Parts: sequence; structure tokens; C-alpha cells
Amino acid sequence: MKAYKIPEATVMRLSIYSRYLKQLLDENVDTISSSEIAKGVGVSSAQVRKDLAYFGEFGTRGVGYKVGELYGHLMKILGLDRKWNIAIIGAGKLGSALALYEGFKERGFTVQGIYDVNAGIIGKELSGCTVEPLAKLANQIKEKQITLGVITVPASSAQDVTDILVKSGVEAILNFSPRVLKVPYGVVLRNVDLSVNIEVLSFNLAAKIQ
Amino acid sequence: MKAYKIPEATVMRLSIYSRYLKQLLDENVDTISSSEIAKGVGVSSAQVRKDLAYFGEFGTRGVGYKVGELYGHLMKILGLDRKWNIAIIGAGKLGSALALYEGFKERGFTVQGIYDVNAGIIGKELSGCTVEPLAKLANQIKEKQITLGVITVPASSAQDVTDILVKSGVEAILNFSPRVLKVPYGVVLRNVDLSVNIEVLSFNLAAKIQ
DNA sequence: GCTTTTTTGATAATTCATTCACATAATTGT
DNA sequence: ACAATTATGTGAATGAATTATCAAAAAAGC
Repeated sequence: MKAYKIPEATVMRLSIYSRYLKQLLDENVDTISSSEIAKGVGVSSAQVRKDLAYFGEFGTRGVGYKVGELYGHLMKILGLDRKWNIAIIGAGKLGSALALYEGFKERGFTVQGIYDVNAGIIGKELSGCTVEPLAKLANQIKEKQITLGVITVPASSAQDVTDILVKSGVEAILNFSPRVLKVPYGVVLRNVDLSVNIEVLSFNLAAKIQ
Repeated sequence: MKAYKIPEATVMRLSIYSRYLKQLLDENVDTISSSEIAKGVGVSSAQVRKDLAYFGEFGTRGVGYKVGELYGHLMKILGLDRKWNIAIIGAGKLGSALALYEGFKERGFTVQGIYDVNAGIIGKELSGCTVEPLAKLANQIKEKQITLGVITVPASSAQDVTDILVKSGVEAILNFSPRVLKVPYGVVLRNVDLSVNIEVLSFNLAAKIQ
């Protein structure tokens, strides 16, 4: 039962399910029920089934899901059955951390380039990539077929970097800067705000203490 | 009009509003309307007003909001009118990046300790903090009155670290490891999953291409 | 082969979040 | 003083997401 609009929360959970299934696969688990998945990742079993139902019927009634099979379906749905070339713009602490992050590599995201304006950083080696000057970004996006840009520059230059990425044909942007970015229709944008996360905790703490 | 349960999405937006207001404050803007805030952060003006309405009436009809005043209210609501002592557990790339992250410091989060088990990292300096062995964590949480723990260790040791944090009296945990953590009722837990974010992009890219 | 058990997939009910629409209040201009 | 304008605060309407429920299908037990 394919539906047009998939809730973002569903997609996020699919990513989590898939990682959990990978773990089960490594443990040679053959079959699993929606309620076991649910327990493993901390949601309800109805939620698991509902999420999967957006994309088809993957289980067998009375039995459950074949781990390997479901894992394959999820990887395909998430677009992780292929390699993605990514560029990281901003080789500060966060950019470097992401460049070295194993989690990306494991799931098929290859860091093809890291860029910065800071002369002190340019030329450094980071996981088989040399930090290049920002001026080279536009050309290398095309040369290296980079489809995904990760922005870890300060807020003040985030929009400029975005414009370069978009103009050079990048199709998706993961933005770690605390700035609302404008992208044309068709470019996928996702914002990750580290400050917001800790401030939600602070809010909850403050509310608890009152 | 104070309400009991505040949507998490509202709290996240309040954090974003507050940062935008700080910027306006630095630019000496005196007054602002909900629709200007909305435009600045990329939401609807009704959303801004509704979010604020959970906590009281901060504006003047026909006029808008005093920037400084609203900023003050938001900082208080978010619990950012005080200092929070935090500990970072896991001094790998991500932990180090977070330790050096200015965004935390600016908003009143002081890194009081960084911990790791890796002998090669222990003793290193990171923004005025020496990386300490994990064994010291429990005692230092009490000594340094740390209320907030940031977990950047691998998934395999995340629950162990959580248990130490909880037992030592930490009240909130920001978890960057891809593991579902168990905490007792009363401890605030928030998960940040970097992989999930890039995989949502991958999903959208894959869906677009089809 | 029939009954019982299990677990999916789908629909309905419920809860939660966002948007709409407008009365109300403040200000400005005449 | 009064009309016109602006922009808040809020209840109602809408929309979205989650949870509950249960018929249908597969398997296991007898």
C-alpha cells in the first residue's frame, strides 16, 4: 500500500529499524516480530507495522519478518543500496569529526572532499582527504559527482556556501549551522541544531526543578 | 495561559526564536512582530504566537514584542538564565568537537569534565579541561555538581556510562550514541542521531530520483 | 483435518499539532 | 475625538500522527 506523503518521523524510524536489523543480522537472527523490533528500538509494535505499511507488505502473518529480507527492503527504501558522494564544507572541529565519523562510511556515504577558507587548516589530512580551499568546491562537486553537501561553517557564511553548493548541482544539504537557509525548490535541506538539543534538555530540567 | 504539557516541537522553536532575538538584540532592534520573527526563522506567525501563548502574554496588540523583554522571557523559560555544569563522556572526535563547541559556552553550558577509557587520550587538554579516566566520573559528578551528561562513546558502552551517570545523580542526558538507553523515571533523556539525519536526506534523494 | 495460537495488515478512534479567522487592544493620523 | 491601521491572543477548524482494535492468514498442536 504505497502512499504519497511519508511522515518524516517514519523515515527517521526506518533508519533506526534498519540499524537494529543489521545488528540482528550480524547475530544470525533469522526471523523477528514487530513487537520485538519495537522493544529493541523503543517504540510501539503498531508503530513499526504502520511505518512499514507505507511501503508494502514485508511480513508473514503469524510469523513475523525475515531479518535479512526486511533489512534489504529498508536499505532500498532509504536509498542506502547505493553509494553517495558527500562534501563537507567547514573543516573546524565539527567538520573534522564528521569527516572521520565511521557511521557515514558504514552506510555508504563517502567523503569526497573537505573544504575550508582557513589557510591554517587547508592541506591537512582527514581520513584520506586533504582539506581543500573553498574556491575549489564548485569544480570538484562536478568532477567528483558530489550530490550531498554537509555544512559545518559558521552561520555568517552558511548561505554563501549553500549558494555555491546549489549552483554546482548538489541535490541535498545537511546543515549544521544555526541559520535558516534558502534553497530553491527541488533541493533537499535538513537542519541539525546541536544547541537546540541541549536547550530542550535545559528546558526539561528547569521545568522539573520548579 | 499556562498549559501543562508543552509540545517538544514548541520547545525546539523557542530555542530558535531566542537565538534569533539575541541576534536582533545585538543589532539594537527594539521591537518585532510575530510575523517578522516567523520570517526570520522560517515558520508561520500563528505558530510563533501559539508557541508563546503556552507561557503567557508577552506582546502588545498593534505593536509587537519588545526584543529584549521577549528574549529575557524565553531564556528564563528555557532554563538558560543560569549556568549548567556538563560532563562529556567519550573524548573521541565528536566528544572533542562538542567540548570545544562555542555554542554551548555562549548559552551557559560549562564543560566541567571530559572522560574516556582510552589511555592515549587521557591527559589531553581540551578547552581548559583535561581528559580524565572514566573511573573518576562518578566522584567528579558530585564534586563538580554536574547535572547534565553528554554521551559520545560507542554504542557498546553507552548503557554502562548511562548507569554511572544516573547512579551519580545526573538529571539529564544527551545521547549521541546509536543505542536505545534505559534511564529511570525522572531522568531526562534526549537522543541525537547523526546517521539518521543523513539517511533522511538519502531517502528524499532516492525518492526524488525515482 | 480441525482448533488454537500467533502475528500481520488495515481500519477506526484518538490524541496531538498546526493553521485559520477574528475579536480585542494599542497606536497613528486627521 | 474618531476613524483607520496594525498586530496580538485565542477558540475553532483542520490536518497529521499515533494508538487501539480486530479480521485474516499462517503455523503449530492434537
